Amino acid sequence: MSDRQPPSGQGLLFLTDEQLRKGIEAMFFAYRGFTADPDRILNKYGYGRAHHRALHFISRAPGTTVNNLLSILGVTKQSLNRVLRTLIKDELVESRVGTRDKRERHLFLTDKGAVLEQELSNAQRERMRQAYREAGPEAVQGFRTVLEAMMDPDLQRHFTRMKESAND
Amino acid sequence: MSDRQPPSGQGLLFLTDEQLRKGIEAMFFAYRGFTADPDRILNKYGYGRAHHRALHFISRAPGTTVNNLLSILGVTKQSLNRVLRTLIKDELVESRVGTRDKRERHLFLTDKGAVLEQELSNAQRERMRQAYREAGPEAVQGFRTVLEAMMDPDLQRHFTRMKESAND
DNA sequence: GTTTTATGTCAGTGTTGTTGACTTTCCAAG
DNA sequence: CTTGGAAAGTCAACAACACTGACATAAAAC
Repeated sequence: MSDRQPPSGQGLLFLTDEQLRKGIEAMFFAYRGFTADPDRILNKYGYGRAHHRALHFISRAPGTTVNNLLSILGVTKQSLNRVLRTLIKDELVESRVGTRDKRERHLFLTDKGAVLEQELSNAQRERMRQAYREAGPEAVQGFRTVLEAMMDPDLQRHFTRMKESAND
Repeated sequence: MSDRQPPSGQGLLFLTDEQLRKGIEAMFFAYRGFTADPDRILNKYGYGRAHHRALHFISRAPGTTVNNLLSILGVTKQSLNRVLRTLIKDELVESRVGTRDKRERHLFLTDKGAVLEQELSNAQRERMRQAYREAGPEAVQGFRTVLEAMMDPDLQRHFTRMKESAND
């Protein structure tokens, strides 16, 4: 959009390959920490990360369709279906035929599903809260800004849409 | 951007579950973007993310031992060995018997390995550079701070050690 | 000389992703 | 009303990458 001449003064960014590499490694190690707690919990119940992701986004947008979920998660329907099947079988997720369009399935968490989602969510939020606390408010703002800029444009669209739907 | 809970005073953080959830989702989507470019390149050559990680850390610390690499990557030796075997067979990595301790193997990139590492590294750095540019210098600082706080303590140790080894 | 460490290997298993082919259901346009 | 195509689900096969467990070898450490 705006030109590449960085805003004058302190806006000038001198980015050495070394600094960028630090960012890359920080991202790698942080993501490991980020998923560590939920992974432990999931393991307890015999589920994996894919189940967590499904639970998360169904919890976030109850009644979402399978197709919508597919585009958010960015996997094939076969891959998602395998996960959904077990979640439905285990009565964590309910699949309701659409009223307007009966081909669509709307997905909801059952009470049991909501309990697990909460357990996972609490653990991950606690980690995030701790990190935010250590880093301070300005750092949090910067964190979010950089992450958003790192997303693929269409994923950013998903993210932004959800951001609007629940006032930030 | 509109802060719902104005941070009263200065260091006090009011963190709603919603704000934390945004952070969690941002992390999820950003990581996808973060790995997208290298994944495409790796796919071209028939390698995967595990190969990328090995190449990265061998490039970062030439002569590192297998055991050291294991503790950085946090996988089993069987898992790492499968990756290293193909990299050595394809002459991207060289394994030299240790001089001081002949049980150890020291790992180095060959010229060919360095070329691929560069290709991967350049793509990922370009993404990171772009994100940093869009976000601005203060955001970059915050980004790094939060990520560091999110790591597991022992991973943070690895990260910090590497940070020192090449002055940040 | 026994034990421990570092590395490598074989075999089996599980999760999560992929393609490709096929069916059923159902909306909507001709 | 027929038909084209979208949405959803299923089956089969396969690959990447993680895991466990067992075992082998060489060399350092005690």
